[in-house]
Amino acid sequence: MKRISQRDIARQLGVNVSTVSRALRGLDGVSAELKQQIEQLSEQMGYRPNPFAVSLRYDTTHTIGIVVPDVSFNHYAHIVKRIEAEARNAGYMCIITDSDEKQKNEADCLEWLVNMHVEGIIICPSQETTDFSRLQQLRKAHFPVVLFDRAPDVGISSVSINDSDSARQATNSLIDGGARRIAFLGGSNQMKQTTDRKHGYLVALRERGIPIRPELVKCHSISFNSGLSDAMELLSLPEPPDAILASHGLLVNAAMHAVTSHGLRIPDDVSIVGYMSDWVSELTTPRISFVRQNLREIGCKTFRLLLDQIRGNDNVQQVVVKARLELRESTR
Amino acid sequence: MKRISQRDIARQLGVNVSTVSRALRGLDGVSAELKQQIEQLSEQMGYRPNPFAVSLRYDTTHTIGIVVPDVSFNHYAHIVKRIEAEARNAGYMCIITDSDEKQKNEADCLEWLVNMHVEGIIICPSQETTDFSRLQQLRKAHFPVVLFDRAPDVGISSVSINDSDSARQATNSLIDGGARRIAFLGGSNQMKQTTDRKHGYLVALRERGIPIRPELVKCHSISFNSGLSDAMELLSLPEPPDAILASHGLLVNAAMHAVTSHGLRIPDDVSIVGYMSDWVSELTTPRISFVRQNLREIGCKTFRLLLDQIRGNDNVQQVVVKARLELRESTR
DNA sequence: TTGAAAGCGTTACCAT
DNA sequence: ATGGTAACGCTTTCAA
Repeated sequence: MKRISQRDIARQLGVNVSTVSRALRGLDGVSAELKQQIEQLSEQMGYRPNPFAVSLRYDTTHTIGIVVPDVSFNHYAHIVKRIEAEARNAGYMCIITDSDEKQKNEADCLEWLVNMHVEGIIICPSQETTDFSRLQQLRKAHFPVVLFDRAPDVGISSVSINDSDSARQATNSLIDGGARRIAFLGGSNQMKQTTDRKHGYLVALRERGIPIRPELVKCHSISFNSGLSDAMELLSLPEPPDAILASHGLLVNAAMHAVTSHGLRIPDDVSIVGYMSDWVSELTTPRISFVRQNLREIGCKTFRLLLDQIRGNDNVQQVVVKARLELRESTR
Repeated sequence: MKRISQRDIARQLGVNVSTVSRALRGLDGVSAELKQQIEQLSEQMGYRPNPFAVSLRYDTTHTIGIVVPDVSFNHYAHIVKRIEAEARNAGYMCIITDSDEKQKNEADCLEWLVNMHVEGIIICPSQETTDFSRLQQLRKAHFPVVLFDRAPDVGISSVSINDSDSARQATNSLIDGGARRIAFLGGSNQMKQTTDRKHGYLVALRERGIPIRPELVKCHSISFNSGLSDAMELLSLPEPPDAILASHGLLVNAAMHAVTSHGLRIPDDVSIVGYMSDWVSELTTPRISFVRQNLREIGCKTFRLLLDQIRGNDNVQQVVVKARLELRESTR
């Protein structure tokens, strides 16, 4: 797998590498005739510029790094796909890494990407992450970083949805359907996303004069098993909930599973609404009412924000993509 | 974002770069004292080796490329996640690209990866792809390439499942459940995966003495819409099928949708079985009987095969990961 | 119009 | 034990 370099072409033609370099990039200072010869031979020999040599020369890699908590989770897979498409369109390559929701992995990914001299990093922090100092340090050194999906207030540009408001809408719709004992199933309280969504939930309860019951709020970890045990506990309470708001796709699945395995019906006994992918909602019976997030838009805006920073705009911007409730059959 | 090089360290300490280089890599030829000084200063200044310089020097990048038809599709997302984990474990970085099931995109991805000097490529061809000459050409030049999931016979190592046999099992189970007019819903006939699965289906019918009805076989394209219109046509036949075998997750979804929108029940009127993710099957009502594929194993073995090639083993190996039918409630 | 040489950051080899 | 230098592939600047 011998690679052809400009030198090979130059040798073949008995000219200097610098001449070849100029010819191949269409700079002037090369006779039309020689230029043509060089182009033809380059084509014929299958010359490809060595991007590492170019990067070394310019200290520019045309590569960005992405860190997600779980590429195999739909939500992220769709966003990543969109980012990748946008990036490619802008001439950037993506290096995608997966933290598996672990803070330590995330730190490793981050260092790896920085070492790889990516020109910027797009990251959705793991659910364990509480320390953002490395990201802040990078930003301080004008290294481009954009957060998405989970966006704590750490002075870094981000793209997220209207977490609080969408949760408020969802809760209101449960109340409208007659629910009075509404449970909230969320991830860790360290995550601003969790507290924001919970905030919206609490606001709705307060606005509608529904008493807040601490035992109906379960915020532990984002995983099917954790969600399942929490949901099981909820349904085993002396006064079980008549509705559940779940703040993550896995928790929605867990809630459904718990409800049906308790022999209860959705929505007759327990309504369910949650944050999940549209097409997954389409598959369930009954279809779950959900907060629809525009993943294309999130991916697109996230990349745009990063590109902006790469091009020198250092302003911190918090972009909010509006998500809205879509009612299906899992609520009354 | 000034990057620290060995030269900076050398200057600071009044020594030569080559000494710094040796010290940092723990080679001998450096006094313990100086070594210690260099390490400390390097740490303090935040030195990171420039991978592009290293790559340029060695023509080795410790990077592999992955091309998938659709990262946002579960099946691929899970395999990619596994490949990424294996690769990281072996010190390799992944560049993941998405062909969006388009042959042209795929060719672009491929060239991009080759230009990036990845050390090997893992690829699942798009459903449009019929021309494998570029891959064969790369292999002839001893460039490592491994196919997965869709593995045509083109003399390139691959990892796939027992397509024909699993389809045979699935068909047999439908017959066991009393189905006699079994439809096959597949992707394009250009894909060996399609023809293999169809072959298994036909074998089962023949073995059990069930007449083969050409009008019950629909092999067009892998997409929800195409599957939906095919399934609709099937159900509108004078003698509609009493069972459907779908060869892709999207086609399973399409089949379900078509059946319910025809006011028919699963499995009472039409049984459904297909190739899909376990957890998606878990969500549907009734849960769809499916061919379980071990995605972790597929990812893992695929990377191993590539690593083998990178290390110089040029033998063509066709690895088959056994998939087996799991019965749920969508079949009788 | 073309050539020669320096430089990007690193490593390897040969001197000292 | 340490220094000097060439080389990887490419671009740029200056000289011819």
